[in-house]
Amino acid sequence: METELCKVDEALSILVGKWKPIILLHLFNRGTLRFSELKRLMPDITQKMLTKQLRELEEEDIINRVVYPQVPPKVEYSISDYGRSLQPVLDVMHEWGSTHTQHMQEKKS
Amino acid sequence: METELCKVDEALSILVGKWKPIILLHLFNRGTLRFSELKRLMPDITQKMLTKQLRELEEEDIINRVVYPQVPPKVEYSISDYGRSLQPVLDVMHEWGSTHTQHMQEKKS
DNA sequence: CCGGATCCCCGCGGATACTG
DNA sequence: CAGTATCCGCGGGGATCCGG
Repeated sequence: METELCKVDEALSILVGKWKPIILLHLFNRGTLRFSELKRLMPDITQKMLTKQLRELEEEDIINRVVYPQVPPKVEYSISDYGRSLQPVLDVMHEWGSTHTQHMQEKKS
Repeated sequence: METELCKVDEALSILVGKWKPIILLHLFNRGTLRFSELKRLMPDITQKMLTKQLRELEEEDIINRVVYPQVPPKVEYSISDYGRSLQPVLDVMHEWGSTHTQHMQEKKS
């Protein structure tokens, strides 16, 4: 097996998920955010999905989840130190995606 | 809508597909390859899936597909000029994926 | 040699309602 | 406020067989 050297799939396994990139974008931009703040930033996501995507990112050590034991509940999310290593990856993908959008528009004309 | 500026999903839409990264890796490494050669390099993929993934990559202008009208058939695949713009993206993802593999191993210990 | 056509399974993601 | 619990549709991906 030589082709097991393709580690692109490892990166994909972290990033794939309908809302993960946008969640990471918000956390990178704004630092720490509460659950309800994230929800407000993404009106179309359901609570279930937001919870699920956050849990998966937490499981991979990409984000921190801090629960404040109080009433009403308060939970804050932020990019972990390890998660910050994803920054260049997201940057490159975002940049390529932008040019790709252009490429597709030119294709139509 | 400010968050429509997240173009990471555009890149993902091209790369997501169980066999796409590995297919691209082979084509980047070896240049032009026939269908049967790709199949041989990926013993576990079915013909149907190989065909499908290649068609999708072709649809996005990432790869070239050249058919030689002869018997027996001969079809060659290669990275398109536009597809080469993906190189840095794949590089960064591959690199991050490698360190991530390490990260997971340390986690177990 | 290079596919297309069919059938099937499974997990992602959405809708909705309920709780401490 | 920040989640569970349940139900369900859809599409990705595999197995298998057929065709030029």
